[in-house]
Amino acid sequence: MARAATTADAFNAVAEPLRRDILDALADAERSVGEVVDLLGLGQPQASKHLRVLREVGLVDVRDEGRRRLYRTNAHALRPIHEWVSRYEEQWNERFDAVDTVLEELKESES
Amino acid sequence: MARAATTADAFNAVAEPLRRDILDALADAERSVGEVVDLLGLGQPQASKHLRVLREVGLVDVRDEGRRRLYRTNAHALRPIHEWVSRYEEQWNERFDAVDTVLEELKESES
DNA sequence: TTGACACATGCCGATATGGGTATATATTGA
DNA sequence: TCAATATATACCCATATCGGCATGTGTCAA
Repeated sequence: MARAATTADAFNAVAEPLRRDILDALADAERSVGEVVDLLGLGQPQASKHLRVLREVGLVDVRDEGRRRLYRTNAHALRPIHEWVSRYEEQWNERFDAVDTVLEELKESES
Repeated sequence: MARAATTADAFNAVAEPLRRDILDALADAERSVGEVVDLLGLGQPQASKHLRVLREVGLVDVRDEGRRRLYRTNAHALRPIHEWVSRYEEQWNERFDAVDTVLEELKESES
């Protein structure tokens, strides 16, 4: 059998560091491909391809403006990730970190 | 140049659906490899390999008990993901969803 | 219409991936 | 010591991935 498709969902799209950088760059403002290229120092096809993946997963929206194409992050598509990860959140919260701290201090005072 | 290493961080480890399932299975209780195999219906080597990836990224802790090996989810390693995703959280919150709703209704009433 | 720009795609090479089968390694019990 | 059990590894296959180069496609301006 073969490898599982990996560019199919938000989890995979976001697994690539460059794509996270791109999302960060498009989070606050609409930008053209060229701007992304300059901003992150990528090759133009490289940028286009990553943007394609992000688009297919719904992580970015596109808008045509003349011969430029303006991309913008669509955070909604990150929700599934947030929801999945949040289920584990209580395991590292302040409450629990506080316990950790106490344990650390105990360990300290023992030595 | 080559493909980027993908089993190197939590983002990538978690990109594989089966590994999320494994983490979910190990979140509430320590389990042996065999139990994971039975629980998720995996091949034994398959399970061992995914557990290896999770271990290398720190997403699971291991403990030897006789000839069995007990794994358990370590949610702390999910923190980087949570932190990154959370920066986008406000963009899908109720407040904003409310705005979306209004816009939707406007669009509706136009047609 | 033609040329310049902005972007998307096709193709290739090197490599990493996930699954399967077979085998090594370690621990327990007889 | 030897068989059985529990995991981990090695190896192979089919395929997906990322990056780079070359080229297609669409848009503007003269």
